[in-house]
Amino acid sequence: MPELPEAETIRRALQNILPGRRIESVEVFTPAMREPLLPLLTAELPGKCFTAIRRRGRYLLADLDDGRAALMHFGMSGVVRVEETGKIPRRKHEHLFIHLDGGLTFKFECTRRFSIFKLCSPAGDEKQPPELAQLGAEPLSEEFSAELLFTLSRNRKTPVKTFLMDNSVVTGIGNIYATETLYAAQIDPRRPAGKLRKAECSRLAAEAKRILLSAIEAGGSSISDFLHVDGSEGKFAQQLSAYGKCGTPCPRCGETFSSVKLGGRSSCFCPGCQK
DNA sequence: AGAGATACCTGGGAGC
DNA sequence: TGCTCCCAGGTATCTC
Repeated sequence: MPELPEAETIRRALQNILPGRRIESVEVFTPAMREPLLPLLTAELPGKCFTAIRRRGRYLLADLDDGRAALMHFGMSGVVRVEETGKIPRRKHEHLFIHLDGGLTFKFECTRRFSIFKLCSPAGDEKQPPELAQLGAEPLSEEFSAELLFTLSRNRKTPVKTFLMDNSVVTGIGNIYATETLYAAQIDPRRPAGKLRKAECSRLAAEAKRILLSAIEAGGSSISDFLHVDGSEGKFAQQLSAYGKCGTPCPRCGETFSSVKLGGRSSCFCPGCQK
């Protein structure tokens, strides 16, 4: 499922394909998405050229040569494909086709319809799309640091896992990477964020960066398949240490992983070595 | 204002 | 086998 590393993987793949390509036509199959896929797309996109693909958190921005950009979010089941036009019939949950010059079609799929695809204001305009304006630090940037975590967490009673998943603090860390980061940093996900010590914030920031980077590396392995069938299967799933391991023994201390619900999301952790 | 709950959506799995 | 129920996920929006 598309987390930040998958979004980055998709960005890199699209960056190799889309810039310089002209949009010939657009087909919208499912107008009623989380945000409607407006007829605007079919009216406005043809004739435009993609110039660059940027990422902010889990959002991708595909810049167009008229100054606007297509904003994409993959929700939890979004998949993007670029395939030869007309070669493969539309799959059940493909909601949008963008036909490009050179005989390629960009296809946007989302089983659970949590994804977003829409036109937004000019690239580089200070008036960012509202979705991006409130996002917190980019986890792989220098801004995301022990100091930032320590400062923003003071007086917060919310569990540290919920705090890490708060998009206004740091963007792009979902349930999987919050779970893995807390396990690697040996911190109990239930701890109030405000009680974290500086050294613990330091471990959190460092482990989050390390895990995201190695996931991007693993997700990169699916880039080669990107043009063919399905780019959604990165290899990072095989490297997960804690996520989904409830009931199995902890490889670090032997205690059994247990599960707790935090912020409405189930959370797996080791009560033996996460303190 | 902060924190928790809920709605959105679909497919897969469990239980009967 | 077929039905119902629950769960997964990110984000916006609500209620307390």
